[in-house]
Amino acid sequence: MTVSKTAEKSSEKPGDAAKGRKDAAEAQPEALQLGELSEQLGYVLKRAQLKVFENFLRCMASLQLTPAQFSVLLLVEKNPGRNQTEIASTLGILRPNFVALLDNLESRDLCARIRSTNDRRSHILVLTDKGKAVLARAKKLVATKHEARLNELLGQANREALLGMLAKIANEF
Amino acid sequence: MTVSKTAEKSSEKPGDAAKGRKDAAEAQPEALQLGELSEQLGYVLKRAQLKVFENFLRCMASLQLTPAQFSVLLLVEKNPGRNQTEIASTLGILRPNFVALLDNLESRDLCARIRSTNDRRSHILVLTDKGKAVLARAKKLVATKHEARLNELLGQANREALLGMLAKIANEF
DNA sequence: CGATATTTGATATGGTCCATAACAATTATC
DNA sequence: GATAATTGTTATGGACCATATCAAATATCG
Repeated sequence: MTVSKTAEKSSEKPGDAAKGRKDAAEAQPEALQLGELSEQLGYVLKRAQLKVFENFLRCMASLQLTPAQFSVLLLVEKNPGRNQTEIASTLGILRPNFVALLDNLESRDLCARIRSTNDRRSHILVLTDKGKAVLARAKKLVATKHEARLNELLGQANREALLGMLAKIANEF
Repeated sequence: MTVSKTAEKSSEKPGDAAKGRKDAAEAQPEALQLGELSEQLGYVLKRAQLKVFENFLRCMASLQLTPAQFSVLLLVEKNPGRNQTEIASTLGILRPNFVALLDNLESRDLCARIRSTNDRRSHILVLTDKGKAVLARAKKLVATKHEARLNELLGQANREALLGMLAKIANEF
């Protein structure tokens, strides 16, 4: 539902913050009414998702990992010995689009493609030592900076309830 | 976090559904372990968002309205007399990208740009009669087919709690 | 066995959405 | 009245998503 990632660069310059205010009984043109929009699940869901991704990227800035890259590393670690098709399809990534993603991770020596001896068509995916180390650091960053922020905002119980409902939507809707 | 919109076209042809099963104590290669991925808010959030948008589009197929277009119509209806910049920025749409979106709605006679007499640079946005009628029908479809499905899945109370938490994330994260 | 179909990774390509720079017309500022 | 700022717009590039197609390898079946 709309909702871009742009920062709202306020046109207020630091010096003259009082310029926008009106003198007396004038119409104040600011602040549109969202109305029913704020009750639309899709709208709120998308805005929340953008904020979460944005924060994720900030937390991962030092490691230069996108959400997609992080999810690939996590899945390869948990499922060693799987090929590209299996990893990609589990994440909902189409095989053609997975190639460039892997090229990137492999060029940074975070994971490797290994020709399978059973089926010489497929590439078995594994994390390199550096990949494992980076993933470990990434997990710590996510836990301490990203998810911790959510617990602080929602509380542990609410955060788990939120996750459960979202999973239900993702799986049963 | 990854997660495309593709259908999981199961490679099982209707006739031979038993082909994937193993005979006895062989390794069953199906079903990867999601592991910590299912605890990552960003991952679940994105998957849920895609499902919700997908369902929204199905519900709106007869009216040919995307989530973004619907949100514009809603906002213009609630805030008549605003210009493009105001409507776009409230929705998080950048002005350049808003032009084509409006061109589309205007070409379908759902909304209209009117040169403001106060400031002849800006275009005041209003819904046409057809636009109001279409929006009314869209609201009904969303309420009866889209949001109703969610209430059925989560229950009224949970759905409201979900919306509240998402709004909190969207605004305070 | 051998012809045909299927699978895997890959390339090419097009679409959509998002973001920035730049421009003409108009208005605000000083 | 000169300069700066704003509005809508165009052009353009990037990121992501989706489909068709291909060569190599494998599976299937006559």
